Amino acid sequence: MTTTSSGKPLRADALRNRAKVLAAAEDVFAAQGTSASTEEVARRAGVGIGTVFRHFPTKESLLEAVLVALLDRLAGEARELASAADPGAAFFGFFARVVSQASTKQAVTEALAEAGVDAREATGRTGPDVKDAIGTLLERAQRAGAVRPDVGPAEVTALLAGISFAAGRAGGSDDVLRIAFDGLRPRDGDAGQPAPRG
Amino acid sequence: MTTTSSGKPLRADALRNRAKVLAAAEDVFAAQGTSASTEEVARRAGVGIGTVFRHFPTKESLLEAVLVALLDRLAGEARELASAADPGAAFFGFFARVVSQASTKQAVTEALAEAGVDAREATGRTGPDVKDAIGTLLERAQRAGAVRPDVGPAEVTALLAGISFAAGRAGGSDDVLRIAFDGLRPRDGDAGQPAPRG
DNA sequence: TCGGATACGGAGCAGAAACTCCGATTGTAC
DNA sequence: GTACAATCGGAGTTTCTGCTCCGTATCCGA
Repeated sequence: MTTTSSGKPLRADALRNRAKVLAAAEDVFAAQGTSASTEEVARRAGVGIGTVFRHFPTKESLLEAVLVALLDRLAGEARELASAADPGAAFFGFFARVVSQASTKQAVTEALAEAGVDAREATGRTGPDVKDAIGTLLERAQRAGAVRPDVGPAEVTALLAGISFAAGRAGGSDDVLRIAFDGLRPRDGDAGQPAPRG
Repeated sequence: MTTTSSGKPLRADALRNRAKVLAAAEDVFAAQGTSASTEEVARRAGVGIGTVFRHFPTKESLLEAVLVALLDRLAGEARELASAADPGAAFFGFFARVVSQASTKQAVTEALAEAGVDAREATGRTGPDVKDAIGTLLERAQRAGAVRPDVGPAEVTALLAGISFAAGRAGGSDDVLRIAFDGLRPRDGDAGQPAPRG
């Protein structure tokens, strides 16, 4: 990503501008959704439109870069939490954090939805990355008895996208989140708090 | 809706064309999402663009008419089920049916999302209508002990929109639906089947 | 049947947004 | 410091889409 297609390293200003564009795009798409114009991104980044299109030859490629960055960050958060003391709290905390982000950042929901469209990823590696990180979080929570054993990363990611969508539109995101959490917990006896048993 | 703004009844061909346009719009928006062009709708309906815009002076108004029709139909289904013998099955059946529709019709999700944006409805009556119908369904299921008592129509509608969104993108909609259902059921003892007790 | 009102069709207009092109500018190797 | 290549900026091009306008066709009451 820091070299041109012909292999040469990018010039210093080019590198700087690329970062500015990416950051601006993230802001703009978060605030206005992915239908925001490329010109708006350029304005926010303080560069010309030509510069935006040189770094990202298509609006779609810009969007993809933003989503990849977002998903990478989420994956990072998930990996950090993977070694937490309380696996159940880690899992549900991550879930809640993502949903709360999504309620102000439209792009998060779209990123998750895109990550959910598995198998055929033009994106390449990042879809799986998040799913892997979530998978680890999920597996540990399941081993600790905090999450029902019969769900996989795919379902959790899809649910995450759905609840994020709901949170972004309707007001009572906390209540919806509570329903989802209860649906994710095991059904018998030791349900209430994430407490390992056995 | 069958008269002009000046109160006179519509001419026969006008009435016919209006119906054709509405049906075509439903098809097109369902298949391609709400960003489909008005011209596409006109083509599908077999009329000129001018005709579309005479009946629906704005694309937004056309879209609204489609969503209203969709929501009205859903509300109707919900009302029919309101007198079913098994309130729990009625509620969950309705939920599942809507989600399954949404997986092929993008417009359903958007309609639900719009219905969720409560209080400030330019749409007027239909938002509340569905919510009322869902509310009845919900209340009966709750009284029968099939659904937890601490959720309201607003949360259910939001959840419905979210799960529909997830179903439309990811593949495993059945699993996600199962999680949502379990989250909606009461947590203690007599949870499993919708069996009234007391 | 006939006349006037109503509705139709689609060319054309206006605005927006993605993308291109090239003269001006800036970074960097020597 | 200089020269050349890489990069920048933004006016301009293209394409698309919502919407208007008006000559033509259709309906319907008398």
